[in-house]
Amino acid sequence: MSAEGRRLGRPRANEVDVPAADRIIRTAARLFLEQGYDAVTTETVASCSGVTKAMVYYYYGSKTNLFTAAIEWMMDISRARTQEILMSGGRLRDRLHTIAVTRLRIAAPLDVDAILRGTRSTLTEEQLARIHQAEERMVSVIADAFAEAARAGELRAVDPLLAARVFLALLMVGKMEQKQGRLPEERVEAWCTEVMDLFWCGVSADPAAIAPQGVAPAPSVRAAAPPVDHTHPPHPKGEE
Amino acid sequence: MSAEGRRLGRPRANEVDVPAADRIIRTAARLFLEQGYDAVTTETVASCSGVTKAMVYYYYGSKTNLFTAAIEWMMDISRARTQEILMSGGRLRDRLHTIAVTRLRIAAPLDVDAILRGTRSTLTEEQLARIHQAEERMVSVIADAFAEAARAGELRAVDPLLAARVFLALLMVGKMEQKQGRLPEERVEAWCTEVMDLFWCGVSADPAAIAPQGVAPAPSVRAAAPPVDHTHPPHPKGEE
DNA sequence: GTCTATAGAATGATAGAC
DNA sequence: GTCTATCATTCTATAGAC
Repeated sequence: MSAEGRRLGRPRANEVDVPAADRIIRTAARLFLEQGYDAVTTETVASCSGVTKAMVYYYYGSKTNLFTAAIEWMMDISRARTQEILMSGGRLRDRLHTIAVTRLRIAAPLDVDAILRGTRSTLTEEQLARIHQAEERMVSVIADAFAEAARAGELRAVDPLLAARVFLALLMVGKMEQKQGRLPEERVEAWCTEVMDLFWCGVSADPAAIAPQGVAPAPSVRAAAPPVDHTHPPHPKGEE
Repeated sequence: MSAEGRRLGRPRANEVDVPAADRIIRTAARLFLEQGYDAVTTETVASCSGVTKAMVYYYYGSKTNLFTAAIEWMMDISRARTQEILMSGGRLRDRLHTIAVTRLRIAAPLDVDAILRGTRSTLTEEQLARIHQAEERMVSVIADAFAEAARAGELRAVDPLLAARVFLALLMVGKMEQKQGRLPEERVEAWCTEVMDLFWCGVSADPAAIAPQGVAPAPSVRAAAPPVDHTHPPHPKGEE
C-alpha cells in the first residue's frame, strides 16, 4: 500500500501539483479534526496524502508535532477568513451571518477542548501553548469586532470576549447538527438565520427584559439514583 | 499494582461500601469524559477503581461496552438531575440559572460529538445508537420545558429543540473556561448570570430588534493563503 | 557529485483480549 | 498473566535535482 505507482527519488519539479509537505498537513488537519488524535495513525495520514510514513517524519519529525502544526495551520486559515469577512462593511449582524454560513458550509469544527481531548499527556507544554494561542487569535478577531460594534451602539455593553465565545459555540451546535444528519446543506442558510436571531435577540418574550438579574433562589437539588443496570448482559450482577 | 491490600476471594457483604461494578462504571465515566476513549486504558480504569482488569471484563465484557455503559449512565444521571430542577416551580429563567450553576459546579461536559470522537469505527451501531438516544433524552427534557414556557408566554416562539441545544452549548463554553483556568469556582455564579442574560436577551442594543431578518447580502469571501511555515524546524522546506 | 525527496523495511513498546 | 496486533519511530537504500 502507501504510495503505489510513485517512482523512487526526488520528483521532477513540474510533476508536483501540490508539494508533499502541504498535502500532508492538509490531510492531517482534516483527519485529526474528524477523528481525533489517537484514532488517526501516521500511516493513515501518509497513505491519504499519497506518501509514505517516512515522508511524514521527514517533514514533521513526530506525530505530536504534525498534530500541532496541522491544528495551528487550520486555525490560522479560519481566522484569516473570518477577519476578512469582519473587515467588509455593513451591519455586524449581517457580517456574523455571513461568517456563520461560511463556517457551516466549508470549515471544520474548531473546538479546542474537543480537539485536545486525550492529547494533554502527549503534547509538550509548548505545543499546547501554540494551539491555545492560535485559538485566542481566532476568538480575538471576533471579540474586537464586538467591542467596536458596542462603541458604535449596535451592541449592548456585553463582555466582547464572552460574546465571541458564545457565538463560536453556536456554530459548533450547527456543526453537530450537520454531523448527525439533522441539518442538510439546503437548510444551512435558514438555520443560521434562526440561530443568529436567537443570538441577537435572546429567547425572552418580554422586549423590555434587558435588565441585570439578581441571583435566582435555588430550588432543592438532589441527585436521583440511576435505576438502570448498565452491566454487560451475559454477566450476572453480584447480589448483596 | 492494581488492587493492593485486597484479599483474594469474594469479599463479605458488610465489607463492601460500594459494589465493584458501581465503582468501575463511575471511575470509567470520569476518566472517559476527562481524557477520551483511546487515552484511557482498561488497566487505568481497573487500578483507579481498586480492582483488577479481570473484574472490568467480568462485569462489562469489553472496553467498548464499558464505554457505552459509562456514558449512558452519566447522561442519565445528568438528565434526572436536570429534570428535577425543571419540575420545581418558579420562572423558567431562574430554573435555567440553577441548572447552569449546578452543571458547572459538579457535572462533566457532555458534548456527545467530542465524546464520540475517535470511537466511531470501534463502537457498534447499537452502542452508538444507545449513546445518541441518551443524549436525546437529555435534550428533550429541556426542550419540553421550553415548549411549555412558550405556551405560558414566558418565551418567544423559538424552536424549543434548537433553544435547548443552544442552552447546552453555552454550558459547554463555561466548562471550557473552567478547564482553561479562566473561570474560578467563586465566579461561576456571576458567569452564569451573565451568560443567562445573553441567552435570554441577546446581544442587540435595540430592544425592538425582535423581527425576522431577511438574508444578508454576502460580502465577497476568499481564503487567505497562510504565509506561515508549519514544518518541523530541523528539516528544510523545498522551494519551488 | 552531492544533496534532497522519496520508498521500504525493521524495531520496540503499548495495550486490548481472554 | 500471556498472547498478539497495532502503531510510533528509526534505519537504509535509491532516483533524480542542482
